[in-house]
Amino acid sequence: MIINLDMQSDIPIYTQLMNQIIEGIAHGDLQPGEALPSVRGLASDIGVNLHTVNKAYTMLKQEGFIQIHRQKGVVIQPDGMPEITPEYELKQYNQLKPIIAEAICRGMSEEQMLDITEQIYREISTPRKENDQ
Amino acid sequence: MIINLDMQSDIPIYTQLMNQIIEGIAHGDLQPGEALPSVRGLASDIGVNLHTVNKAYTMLKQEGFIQIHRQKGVVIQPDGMPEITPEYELKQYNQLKPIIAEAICRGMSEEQMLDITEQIYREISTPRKENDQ
Amino acid sequence: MIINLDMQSDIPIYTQLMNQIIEGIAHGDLQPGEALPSVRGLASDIGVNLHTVNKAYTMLKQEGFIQIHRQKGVVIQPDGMPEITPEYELKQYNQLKPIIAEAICRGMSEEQMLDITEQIYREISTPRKENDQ
Amino acid sequence: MIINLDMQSDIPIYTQLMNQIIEGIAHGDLQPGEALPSVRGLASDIGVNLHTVNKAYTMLKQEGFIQIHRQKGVVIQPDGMPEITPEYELKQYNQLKPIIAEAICRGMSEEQMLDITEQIYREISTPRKENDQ
DNA sequence: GTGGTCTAGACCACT
DNA sequence: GTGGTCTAGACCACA
Repeated sequence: MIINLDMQSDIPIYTQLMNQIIEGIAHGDLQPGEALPSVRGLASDIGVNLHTVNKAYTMLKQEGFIQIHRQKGVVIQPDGMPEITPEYELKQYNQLKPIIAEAICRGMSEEQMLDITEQIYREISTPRKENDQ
Repeated sequence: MIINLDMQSDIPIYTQLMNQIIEGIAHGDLQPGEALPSVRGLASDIGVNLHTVNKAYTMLKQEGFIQIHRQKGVVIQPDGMPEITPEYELKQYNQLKPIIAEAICRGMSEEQMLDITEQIYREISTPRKENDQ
Repeated sequence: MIINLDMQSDIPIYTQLMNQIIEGIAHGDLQPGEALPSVRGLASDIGVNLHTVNKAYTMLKQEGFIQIHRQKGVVIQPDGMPEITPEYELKQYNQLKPIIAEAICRGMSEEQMLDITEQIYREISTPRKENDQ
Repeated sequence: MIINLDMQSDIPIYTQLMNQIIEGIAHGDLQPGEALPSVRGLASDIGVNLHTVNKAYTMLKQEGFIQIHRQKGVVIQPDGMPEITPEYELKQYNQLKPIIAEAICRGMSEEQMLDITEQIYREISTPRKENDQ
């Protein structure tokens, strides 16, 4: 699992970390039950502050994507990923709305918009071959 | 044009303002060439500081959605909206990726994802009825 | 003499007006002694406020490019253009410095910089009328 | 790097700041990757409000001359300065045109004009001596 | 009356 | 301690 951070981005590093881990899960790089690096290990690996990694892990735990055990460390949620709740649907709606609105302003057709969405969906969800790693 | 701000949101007010104006344009509430309220007028209307409105207007101007005339005020870009540039496509990709990744994690099917996108696209792009004005 | 104003520019309209008149003189469109439109006439021609034209004329007069007579109206300075004073040289230096500094930052060679300057000089100074200079 | 502001000038302080930083880069005083003072530090050093410095930094960032790292501070763009784009060329043309037009009006010869340009170019681009640091 | 600029001072998010 | 955001209030240039 390769973490790719942009220190110049206006997106907080802990958010970038969360996104990359979620993408790793979606893509199949990170399997349920699989162990994640320790806070200290990951922090030194990617060269960021302990607190930053900790914040990302804590928020992922709150949302149910990972479990944090005192002894065993951090693992991808083995007991099923978070569900599609009404709260989540609302959050997703509010995230998508401004993106789609800008696309419409710029003249993007519904077909183009759906194509891009489909393309990204497939790009993420295509699992790696098992011998990839 | 009704502006609806959430002062408790972690999204900056000026960003919410930008999004609402872009959505207004996409939806047809704000027509190219149409005048927007003055910085001070809008600020007092929605109960925020004039600098906050100013920042939103300035950024919208930089992105090409509006024009700011010397002393004449602010108008929706009459000379054509911003285009779909490679930079925009990249930005949009980076915005959509984490949203779709989370959706996949939560078990949303490609079909569901496309349905939601299509639904939002149509909701926004549906122009207001002509007798609305 | 065609006046071409950009109402969206961040350059004040009176400054644009001044620049265009100075360019007109440099180019030979406006000959020394030649009459300029009245404040009212020009203002209505180009669709700007009386005060704006007045300010441009007043500043051009202060710098010695035009004369304003109560009865005869406005004429291009017939008694010789302003000189190259030390004050002017300093002003010009301060105007050019940031432009050239940015050019250097962007990797423009000295030769390119001089080429552009020469090209603009010739473009402006090419007189329309044969008896010019 | 010495910042020299004219509080009486009609040029906005943030613009003067931008110009001085760009000149510092062009002159080699500020090397790519080099750190700039923090917003608050510079503001108190030069006796202006932090928002004024912030505006200058933000605009320099937008134009690509500097990078603003999350919490690490501000550095001169290490990944290559902005290019000479068509937009930049047009901007430069529009900046130079009125300056050269006035020079022509005042009787400055093409040779003089080019000499001054060359002189400023060399003055700025002359790198500081290597033992300066 | 419009936007542009500047100040002073505050709170927050991030690392 | 860093930049990001917001507020309150002021003065100026422009038209």
